[in-house]
Amino acid sequence: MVNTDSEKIEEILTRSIQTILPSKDAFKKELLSGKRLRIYVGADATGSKLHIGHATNFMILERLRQLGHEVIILFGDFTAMIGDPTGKDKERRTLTKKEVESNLKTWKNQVSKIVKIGNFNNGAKIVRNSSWFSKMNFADVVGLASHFTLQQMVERDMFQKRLEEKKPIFLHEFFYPLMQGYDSVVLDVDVEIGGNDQTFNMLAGRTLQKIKRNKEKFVVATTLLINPKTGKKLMNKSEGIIIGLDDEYNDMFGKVMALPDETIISVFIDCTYVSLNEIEKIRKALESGANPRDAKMRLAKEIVTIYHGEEKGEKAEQNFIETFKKGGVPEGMQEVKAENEKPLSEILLGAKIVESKSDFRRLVLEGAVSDAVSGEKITDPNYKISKNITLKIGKKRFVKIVL
RNA sequence: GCGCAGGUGACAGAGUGGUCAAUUGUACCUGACUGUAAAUCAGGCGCCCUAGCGGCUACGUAGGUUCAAAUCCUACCCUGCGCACCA
Repeated sequence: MVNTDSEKIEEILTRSIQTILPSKDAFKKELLSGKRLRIYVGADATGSKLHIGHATNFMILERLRQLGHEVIILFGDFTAMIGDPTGKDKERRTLTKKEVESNLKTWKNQVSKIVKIGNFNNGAKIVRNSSWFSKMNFADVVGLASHFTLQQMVERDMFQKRLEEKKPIFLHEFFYPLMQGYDSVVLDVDVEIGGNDQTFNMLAGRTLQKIKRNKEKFVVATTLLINPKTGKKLMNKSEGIIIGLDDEYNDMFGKVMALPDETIISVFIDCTYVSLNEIEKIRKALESGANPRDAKMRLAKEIVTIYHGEEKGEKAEQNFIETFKKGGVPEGMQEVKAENEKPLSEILLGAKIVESKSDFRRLVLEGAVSDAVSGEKITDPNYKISKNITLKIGKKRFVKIVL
C-alpha cells in the first residue's frame, strides 16, 4: 500500500521542485488517491560521472519510493552511444559495449548511495534504453516522428536561440526529445522526474503517453543548481567545479568548500537531507552575519557523509581543518611511485598531476610547488627526486612521491 | 545544382602576406590578500629542450605561389543565407 500522508507529500512536492506539469494540484491528487504510481528518472550514460546536481532528482525519487511507489532508474546507454544533443561535438564518440558496462557499474554504485536498488521491498529497478531502441527499425522511427511537428520542436528555447543566431540545428537533434519521450511509453510511466532543462524532453514523453496510451504523465521539473550571481549552472563543465558523486572524500569536501557562498542554501536544499526547518535556521544565521565558512563546512560534511559514510565525513572535516586552517598535511592523498633520480616533472606528468612538462615548469617558477612538510619551495624545474617527499602544488593539490 | 558569406586556440571573437604561438573577453592555473568563498591586484595559459631575440607543431583538409602564408591561388570537405528543384 502506498503512503498518502498529505503533509509528507506536500513536503516532497515543494523541496527542490520548480514546476509540476500539468499542475502540482493534479499530481498531488494522484498521490493522495492511493494509487501506486510508476515513476522514473533517467540519466545519460555518456560518462560514468554523476554529480550532486543529478542527486537532487534521485533524492526526490527515493522519497517517493519510500511512500511505496514503483520506481525505475533509466540508464541512457543508447542515447549515450549516439552523442550529445547540443550538437556541437565534432567527433561523436561511440562508446564500446565494454565502456557502457563499466559506466553502468560505477553509475549504479553512485545512485545506490541515494536510492535503494534491488529485489527487496520495493527496491528501484534499473533499466537501459538500448534494450528497446536497438530493436527499432526505420519505420518505427518515422512513425514516432510523425507525432510531432517542426513547429513544436522549434518552439524550444534552445532552438529558437540558434535560429536567431543563424547557428546550425541538426536534424538528429530533434530525435532526443523523441527518444526520451519514447522511454516513457515503453516503461508506461505515470511520472518522470528531471532537471528543468529537461522539461521539453519530458513533455515529449507526456505527449506520446497521451497518444499511445491515452494516459496522463506527470512531469516533475526540479530546480538546477545555479550560481545566483552569474546565473550560470553550477556543475557545468564550463563553470568549473563539478562535485562528482564518486569523488574521493577529501576532494569532495574541498570542492564543496570552494563553492560560491551564495549557493550554500540551495545546495543544502537540493543535495542534502537536512530538514527545511534547519536550513531555514542556517539561512537566518547567515543573514545575521554568521561566517559562511562554517555553514559550508557543515554542508560539506553532510554531503561527504551521504556518499562516503559518517566516518569519512568526520575525517574529511578534520583533514580540512588540519590542512587549511592549520596549514598541515591532509591524510589519504594520492601516492605516486617513482624511481630514484627521476625528474619530478616526468613523475607528475606520468601520474597526470600536471598537464605537461611546460605546465610543471610554470608552476615551479610561479612558486606553486613546495615540500608540504617543511614548507620549502622547489625552485628548480629540473628537480630530480632522491627521497620520499610530500608535495604541495598550488593550494589544493597534494601528492606523496614514494621511491 | 547555382550565388553570396563563413570555417581561427576550452568558448566567444579579432587578425586578411612578414614584427603572429596569433589582439581582446570569458573560463582555467599560479602568487598576494583571505574563509581552499567573493571582490581586488599581479603573473601565466600549444609542445619540447642544453631555456635561447632556441626548435617543433598549429588558424577546416590537401596541394601550390612566395625569401616569407592564418592571411594569396587551386581542389575538396563542412556550415549559414538566398535562389532553383519540389518527386
